[in-house]
Amino acid sequence: MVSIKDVAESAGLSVATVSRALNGHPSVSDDARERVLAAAGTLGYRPNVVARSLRTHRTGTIGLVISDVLNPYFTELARAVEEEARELGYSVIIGNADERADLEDHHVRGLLDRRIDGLLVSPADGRSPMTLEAAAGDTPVVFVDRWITGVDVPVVRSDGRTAIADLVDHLHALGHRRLAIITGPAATTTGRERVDAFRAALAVHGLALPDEYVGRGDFQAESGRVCTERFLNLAEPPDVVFATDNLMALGALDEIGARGLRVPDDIALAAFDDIPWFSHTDPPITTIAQPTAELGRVAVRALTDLIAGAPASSTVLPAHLVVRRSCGEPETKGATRE
Amino acid sequence: MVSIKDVAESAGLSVATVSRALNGHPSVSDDARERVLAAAGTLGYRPNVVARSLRTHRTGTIGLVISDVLNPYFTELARAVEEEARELGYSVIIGNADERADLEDHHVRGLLDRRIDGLLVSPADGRSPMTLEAAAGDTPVVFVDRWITGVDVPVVRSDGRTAIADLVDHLHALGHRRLAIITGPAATTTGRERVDAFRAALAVHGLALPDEYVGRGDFQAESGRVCTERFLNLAEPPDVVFATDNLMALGALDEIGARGLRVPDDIALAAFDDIPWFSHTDPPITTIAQPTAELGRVAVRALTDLIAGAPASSTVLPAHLVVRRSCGEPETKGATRE
DNA sequence: TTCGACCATGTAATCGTTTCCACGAGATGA
DNA sequence: TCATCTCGTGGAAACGATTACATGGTCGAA
Repeated sequence: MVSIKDVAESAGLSVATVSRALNGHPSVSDDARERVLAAAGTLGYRPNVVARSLRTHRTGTIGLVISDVLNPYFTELARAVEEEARELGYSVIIGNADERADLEDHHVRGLLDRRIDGLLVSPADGRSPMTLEAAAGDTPVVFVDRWITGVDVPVVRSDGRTAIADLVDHLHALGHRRLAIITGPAATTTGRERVDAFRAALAVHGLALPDEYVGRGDFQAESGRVCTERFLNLAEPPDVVFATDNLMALGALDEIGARGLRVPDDIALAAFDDIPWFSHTDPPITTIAQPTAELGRVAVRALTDLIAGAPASSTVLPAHLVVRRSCGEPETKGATRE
Repeated sequence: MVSIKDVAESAGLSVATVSRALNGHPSVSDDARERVLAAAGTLGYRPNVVARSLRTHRTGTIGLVISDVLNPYFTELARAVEEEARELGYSVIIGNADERADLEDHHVRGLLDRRIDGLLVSPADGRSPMTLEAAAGDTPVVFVDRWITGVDVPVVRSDGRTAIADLVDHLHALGHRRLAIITGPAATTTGRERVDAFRAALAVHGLALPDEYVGRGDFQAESGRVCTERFLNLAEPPDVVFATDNLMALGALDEIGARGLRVPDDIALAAFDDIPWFSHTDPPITTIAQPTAELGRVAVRALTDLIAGAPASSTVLPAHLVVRRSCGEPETKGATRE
């Protein structure tokens, strides 16, 4: 590999001057600059960012630890993060935690060892020691989508409470009374928030949320299937299943299909997170959409502010209900279905 | 940040001994090892991999440049790559090219500057100078999924030719005679291969592939929609549209739905790449499935072999047809539909 | 006892940059 | 004319690790 030293030799200048010329430092003569550029060009010189980072203590890189790359919600988030970061001059290294605390730990540790300038993380729960350490350490950290209660780190997320209330209103208007929910792990903030909001919204309509109508999932498709199986085996199965992420909705759909049941006639289905496929499933799925890309962009800006030394604030963006056909025909509103 | 020097001081030993103790070097006394570990523990020492990489010329990292993170096919690939790499002791840095040659260039350059140990890339076409440079340079490179003709780099990919022939047989048996295809960019090898195989398979049945039945897409949903729109506006629209990736199939579905047409009664649809959602679309989509995860794992092993100095060979894995209902009911095989 | 082998440790060079400081040459101002 | 300032440049010290080489001590064999 050709180093700055080779360029210096070839241009007949010192490495200091070469470095300055390459970095656009003002006090370099035109003549020197030209010779450096020419030499660098012919030698095919490329800076060694490893050496540069060691010297400058900056890597120009931010880490992003997401819960699950296979979840379209997170890939959309990741894409937006990378795009915004690139525009601000940063690279992004993505770590996929696969909803496992040990993997989250692994990636956070790896990213810190790599001396990233800042870290964006969607923490599975509070059980990753490295995430806690990172939050307490001096590397800037911003939580996105999920957070850890009691940890003082800016959070960029969306609030689904209003949208969940809208969803429950919608379901109630369609005549549904037995509403079940498949939640994420209780340890995740999004898992808790969604079930709490759901319960609160039910209460407004004088409905209870019995324990057997609460399925404990893990944001993965299989858990959605298992919970749905349990619901359908109940003496009194629910009218509606609300899956709090798109993968668990997929699992629910699998189980419902496997039993030869139809949505929404036999059982209605609603989900959280909107993805393009939800328009084309059979039937199209009513869901709560988050401003995912915006979330990613705002999170990056919060993080780069923090890196620049500015105080970063938390942001909450609203989610909204997207009505499709999986809970019943919207036009038959008011019809009782008991 | 606490460095190895601080640990040395705290343990009352030299940095050399600390380094050896930390790296499990044999000739370190038990006493010294213990003191080092204790000091490192209480100080919260974490190795600076930037410094280590500079010295050792190894980063323990491989780069992966994929064509599109929003495409479930590539996220599955990325996940498998990361998993296999992690097991072999490597980290992965993912670059998303978004099907754009300039972004591919950007990421390849960034990864090389970062001195990754090896590069896995799914080249959009031959128009990224950096990709060509990387292939010619001394950083080990392996192409995955796509490749660049004439460039001597190991390729790990799947061969869809047989599966495409099976698909055409299936379509022919269902009575379809006017078959259209939405291809990827002609510059991509997968784009070319799929249309060539399709044309060859049609020829076996004595069918031609007229130009107006060839839609030039770009592996993105919108292009699938546009091509489908053009097909449907033809005086004699095709019986079947074969979209050569899952996103273009989504776009096709959008357009078909927007016109109020039904699949497969009004027009049949087949796709390339299988994703979980294809079982749940309306109707479930007949597709060609690649052994995606296996592709990723094999690619990583080929690359690490190359890094280790062993000669790496190319691998071709077979794809296979998955019949669902989007081309007509399989049981009504042989029925003519003219 | 003495010599070589071996073991644990330390010293210092090195990786490729950036950047502080010093220096000489012109330019400027008194 | 001389002091001072600016400008372009080079020398050399960092950054934080690894590792070749040197060193001093212990031990077993002759």
